[in-house]
Amino acid sequence: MLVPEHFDGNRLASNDPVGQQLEMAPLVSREDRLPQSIQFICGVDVAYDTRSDRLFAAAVMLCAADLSVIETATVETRATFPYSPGVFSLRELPPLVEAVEKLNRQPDLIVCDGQGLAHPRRFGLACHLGVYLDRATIGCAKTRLIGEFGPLGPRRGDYSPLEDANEIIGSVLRTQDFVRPLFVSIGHRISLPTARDWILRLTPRFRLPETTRMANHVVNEYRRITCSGLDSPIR
DNA sequence: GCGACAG
DNA sequence: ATCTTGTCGC
Repeated sequence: MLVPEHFDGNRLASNDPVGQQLEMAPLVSREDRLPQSIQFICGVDVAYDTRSDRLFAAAVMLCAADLSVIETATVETRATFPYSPGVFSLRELPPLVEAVEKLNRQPDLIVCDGQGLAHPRRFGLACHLGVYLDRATIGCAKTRLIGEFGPLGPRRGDYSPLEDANEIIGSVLRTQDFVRPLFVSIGHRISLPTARDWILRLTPRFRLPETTRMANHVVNEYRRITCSGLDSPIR
């Protein structure tokens, strides 16, 4: 499991993923500690190859002002863990870190395709990536992992608190009128209201943030080109 | 034991 | 996540 460089002793006492998540969870900052002026926002996504364990990741940099794509980075690795809810970052974190570090510029904010604090141990993919890179991150998932929520209004901007164990762990946010809501939560160095604001700014027209839409497009295109051919170059 | 379960 | 066939609408 990837441990942040600035972690005390740079090592974890636990050897299992769950124990390590519990150890790193306290490192998450739930306050706004992001740059005064946000210029570059990064979106990340991963795609898989059905016939092998090949895995593809992409990091796409958008200009915060007009949401245009200004840079992309891709990476191919191999899946080393099967998908398992709760320890998802074990699978996608390594390639995502690689992709983000390939970018020429450092993003002011990273939007993840998965949960942040809205996680059994309050340490979803967005928290892990944020703490590891020591960068502001938002968890923005399409479906729920844990937590309960009441009904929310039908219009864009309407939201309802996502709660678990008497704690608000995120927001169920409607990003377009009459469309299924998204599950927004703190990743790192950002408050929940600010996270919601950014997700709304990133969804001027579609349900999903432009960051994830673009990252999704880039990574799928990358996989298509890489895997084109009757037989994969790699078994 | 049974159902839930980010991507 | 990925696959798949068809359908609706701009």
